[in-house]
Amino acid sequence: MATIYDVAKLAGVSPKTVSRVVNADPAVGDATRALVQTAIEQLRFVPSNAARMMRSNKSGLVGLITGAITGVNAPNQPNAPIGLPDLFIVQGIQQAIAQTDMTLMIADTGGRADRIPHLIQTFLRHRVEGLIYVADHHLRVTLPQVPKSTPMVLANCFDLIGTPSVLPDDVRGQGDLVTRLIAAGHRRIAYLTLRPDVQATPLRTQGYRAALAQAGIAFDPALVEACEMDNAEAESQLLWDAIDRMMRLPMPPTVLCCGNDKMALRVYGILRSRGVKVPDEMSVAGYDNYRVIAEALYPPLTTVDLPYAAMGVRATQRLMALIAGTDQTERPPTLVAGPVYWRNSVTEKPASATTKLKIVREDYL
Amino acid sequence: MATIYDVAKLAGVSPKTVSRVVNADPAVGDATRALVQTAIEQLRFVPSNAARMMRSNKSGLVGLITGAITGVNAPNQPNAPIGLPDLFIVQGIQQAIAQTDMTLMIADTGGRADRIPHLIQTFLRHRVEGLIYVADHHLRVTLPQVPKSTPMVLANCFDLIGTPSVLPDDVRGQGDLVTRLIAAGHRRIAYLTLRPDVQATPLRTQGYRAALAQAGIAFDPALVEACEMDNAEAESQLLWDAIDRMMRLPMPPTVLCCGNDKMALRVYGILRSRGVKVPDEMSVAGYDNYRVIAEALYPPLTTVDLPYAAMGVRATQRLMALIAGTDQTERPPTLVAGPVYWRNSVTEKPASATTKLKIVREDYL
DNA sequence: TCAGGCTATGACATCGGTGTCATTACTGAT
DNA sequence: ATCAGTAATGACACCGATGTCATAGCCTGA
Repeated sequence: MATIYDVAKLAGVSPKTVSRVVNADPAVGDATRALVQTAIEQLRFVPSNAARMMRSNKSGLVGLITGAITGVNAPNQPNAPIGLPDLFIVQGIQQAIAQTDMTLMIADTGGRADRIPHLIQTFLRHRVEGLIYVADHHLRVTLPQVPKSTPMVLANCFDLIGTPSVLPDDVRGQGDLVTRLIAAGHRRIAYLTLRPDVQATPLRTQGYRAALAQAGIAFDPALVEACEMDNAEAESQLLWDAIDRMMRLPMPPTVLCCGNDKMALRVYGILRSRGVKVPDEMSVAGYDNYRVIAEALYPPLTTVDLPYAAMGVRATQRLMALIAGTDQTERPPTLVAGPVYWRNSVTEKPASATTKLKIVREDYL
Repeated sequence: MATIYDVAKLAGVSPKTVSRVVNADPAVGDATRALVQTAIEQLRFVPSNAARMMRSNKSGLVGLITGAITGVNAPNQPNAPIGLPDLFIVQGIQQAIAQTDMTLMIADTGGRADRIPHLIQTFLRHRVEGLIYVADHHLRVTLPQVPKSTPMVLANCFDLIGTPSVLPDDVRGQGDLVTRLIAAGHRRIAYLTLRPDVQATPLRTQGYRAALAQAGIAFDPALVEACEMDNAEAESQLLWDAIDRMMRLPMPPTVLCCGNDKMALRVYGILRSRGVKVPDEMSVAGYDNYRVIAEALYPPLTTVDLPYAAMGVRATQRLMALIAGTDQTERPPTLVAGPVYWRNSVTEKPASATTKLKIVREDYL
């Protein structure tokens, strides 16, 4: 491959002048510039980033560590989480990086966390100017330390040492949904949560309760149950049982909020097998806006968008600010909220709370 | 970041000796080695790849160009091809690269082919030792030329200038399936193909005909129709019509081979709506082994695996051979075949060809 | 006409490693 | 005791850009 010296010789100028042309330095005469351009094209000269980096100490590289690439297997595997959240985040990062003059290096963990130190090491050898770590769900992580000169941003996860992070706003997401449900007339709102030990569960429950409180509706513990299980059948059992119990309550719920869209899919099946019509006799809402499910279900599922791509973009922006030294974000994580997608799985005229109650009264007449 | 000189000074040796330790050169005394190791750890020294590359001219980088990352949106979009084929290929590449000491740089086209030259340029600046281009379906491409010193491999696509490529073995795939169908007793085998202008169609048709010929079964043009359409409804119409016509034949098919699993999914729906039982009254086979469909259908779908990950691995292996200068592969593309997945959508005792024919005869008695 | 200020260009050192070759200090054989 | 041979280490140049500073040529205004 031709070097800047080859070009200089061919054009009859000094290497420095070639460098100026390559870097669009205005202090070059038009004639000289044209001469050099010709030589560059003739020799198919491509400047070496390595050599450039030696002096400038700018690699123009951003390192991304993820399991997203390997993770695409997951949806096919029995009990893997549905969806490709981390891949959507990577997508957002990709787009945001494309707007800059940086190049993205992607390293996949292959699902093995023990390879992370090695990947970071490789990135450091390439003198990446920043690192992004992407997790496949809202998670606490512990990563090997990187030199403070190399800023790092965590996407969809956080650690306890204050590394800048970008997280889904679970509190607000569930809160917005419940607020919207209340606006639609629902008062008995059940919440079938994910496992209590995942980060999202307490946060969303907090949003759920806050929305109720805001509307002056009393919190009823009978309407909240954790229903997620690793085993698909066990989860269905659990759901069946929980729904059964809730529907026998003196004042049954008019809407079932589910921990995610996949759970909502199961709930549809359970309700159908019990002859309960969605949404007329029972409304259902999900979480994630996993479109393959949410849009394919009948009726289409009301759900909360988990703004993965936006998180990727925000993570990238924050990293760029850190690199530029202009990060004015405070210590706490950047929270990214997604909109509620209102579809037909929730009725705007919940019957039970009024009608059914009326019927019960009529029975007593 | 500490340099090799810092380490040398701290350890009281020459930079060259540090270099030897870092590169595991055996010609270093044990005491010296330990001394240097300590200094390295103390200073958290990480060698600069850029500097190393200046002398050795080995970047240790492989560039990958794909639309796979951005492409994950596709399945959600109205008429996009289902599945994430290119992502599975990237996965295979990822795994194969991890076995080497190379680092993978991934650049996503964002679906815009016009950005490819720029991406290649960026890779060349980083002096990648090889390039892989991944297409999302079996395709002919025209890429900007790269210097012959940088080998390139095409995965899932090919060009007309003989760039090494790795392709699915469509002839053999469809051939193996049909051979297996024949072994199961089927004689009237229909083939509902993809659009005639996609690369796979003529190749698979060739495999289909070869398998029939091998078994001494005459080719019946009435049993082959192209049924793929961009528009989902139009495709269903076309399928309905083609199936209707074939089932009215004097000797109707006992099995419908579909261009892909998604088409098979539609065919299931059509057969069900006509009251035809799968597989007892009509067997169905697909192509792709898109597991989300093939395993979720009832009955599970017999189909041909499209070995994306394997293609990625093979592409990587071939690239490595080219880089090492040990590529002994001939000019033609590397073909990768996937196995037939035999599931319950195909009966081993096709009724019609024998029974139904018998009934017809009885009618005449 | 000449100082002062530009503009265009080049000389040179430098970034952080490594290849090449030289040097030193042993070891063991003669 | 001498010398060849080997092991351990270092000196030095070099890879290909670019930052810094110098310089030559030219314009402008007093």
